[in-house]
Amino acid sequence: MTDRVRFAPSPTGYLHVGSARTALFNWLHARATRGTYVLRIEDTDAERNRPELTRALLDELEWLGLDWDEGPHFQSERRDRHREVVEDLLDRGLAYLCDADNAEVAGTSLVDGLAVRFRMPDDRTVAFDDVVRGNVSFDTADLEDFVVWRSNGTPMFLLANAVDDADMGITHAIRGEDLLSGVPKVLLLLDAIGAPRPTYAHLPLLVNASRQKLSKRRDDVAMADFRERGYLPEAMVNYLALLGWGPPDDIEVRPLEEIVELFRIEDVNKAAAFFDLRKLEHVNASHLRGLDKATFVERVQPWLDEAPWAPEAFDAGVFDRMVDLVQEKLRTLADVVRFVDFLFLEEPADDPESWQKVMVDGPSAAEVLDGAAAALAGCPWESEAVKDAVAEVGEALDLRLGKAQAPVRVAVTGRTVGPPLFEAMAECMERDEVLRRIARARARL
RNA sequence: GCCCCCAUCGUCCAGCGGCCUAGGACGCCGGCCUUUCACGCCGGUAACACGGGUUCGAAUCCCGUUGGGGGUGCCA
Repeated sequence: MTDRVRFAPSPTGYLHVGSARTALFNWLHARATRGTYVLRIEDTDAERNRPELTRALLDELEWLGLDWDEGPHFQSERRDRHREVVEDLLDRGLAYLCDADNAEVAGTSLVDGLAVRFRMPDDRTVAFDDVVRGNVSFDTADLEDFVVWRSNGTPMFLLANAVDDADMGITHAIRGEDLLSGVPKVLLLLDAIGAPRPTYAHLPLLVNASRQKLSKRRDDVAMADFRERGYLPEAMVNYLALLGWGPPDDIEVRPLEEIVELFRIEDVNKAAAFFDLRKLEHVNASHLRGLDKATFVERVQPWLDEAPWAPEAFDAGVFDRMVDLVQEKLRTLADVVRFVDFLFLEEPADDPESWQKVMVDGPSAAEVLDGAAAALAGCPWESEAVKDAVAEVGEALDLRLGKAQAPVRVAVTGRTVGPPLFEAMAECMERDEVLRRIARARARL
């Protein structure tokens, strides 16, 4: 029999990066073992049983490329089966009715308005072998009776989860460590209904800088936000795979298909992992550079469409001439705008830091601009000539080209950072416009 | 409080009793290249939490301590 795993998110309206990591590891295990990856929506809580919340979840999973083989199954549609199990538990005295004050109420079948609690057996040790954590054991003396059926007639998570895993033939439950302490209750439930226990694998938690579980309130956790900020799905998934797992050959940046070949759930480590945005950026930049030109242009298009310049000001031909120079420097797709905006904006804004660094604190800004204005007015409008012109101005002032081009760059583009300057000016801009910007900057010194 | 889990560079991962004077990556620092730079190349910085065992030998096994985290809902 092949392995059957499942990702069973609660529809909260967005995909949490921690959940995405769980989904990814389940998906990887299924693909690596040629097993089956089942998607199940745990919407037993009435508030979460709304189609749009699930839709948002599925959108992000699809974006990441984590396709499922079966489902999505909806827990809310399995109410009758859950009820049947609870009735059986009640009938066999393994669970009991209880009122709002948690007081036991006599009876062996469901009653409207009353909840049902599972009766915790006395002094038993419940142990299991977790694929990543090894042997874990709990004493039932430390556990309380727990609710399996709400007074409003809906099943509780633990019950639905246990029953569904059993009914769906789930062989491996791969999920976050935050669910570890719930295992003994699920195991007892499974034993009670005579179902086999799945193998558990509890993944280390993803934590923030203060080493606490990533939370919606204080951390950036919505996958959609990363997408909007210009992260590539292949980079996202690559980085996530590196949290709690590492390739045996130490090659970290690589396509998912390769990770599938190398992934083994038993290699996952136990310690919590810090979600490091810096490293994510590095992985993203690497994948970005690896894109072929056509794909890169396609990916970056949405950001160009939303850019601050007037739509008619955009010149695809100009952009095309700059693409290669820009692609290798971006860390996120969103960065593209800052790299080329000066080409399409009437009056690119001056970046205050750049202005301070070069025009105020830097050497001979006024002289450079005056010299450049004169030299560029007469030289051939071609990148080599433009470069030579600026280089000469620098030499006269005893400045290396790197220093000499800085004021010109800030005057023309508004920033110290950007694509190669002389190519951009000569190949993408009119001489008059360049001169106008230099004059404008000179006047503001 | 009680229960459970965890503990190698700042961070992520490697190491599963000798190959470790602990390796790779991100970051950081320095240099090179150079038309800035978020590319590339070279070099550097930096860790086995602590204390006991076990063993000829421990980052690796055991126990304890300390530290951290998770759980403890008629949420999932």
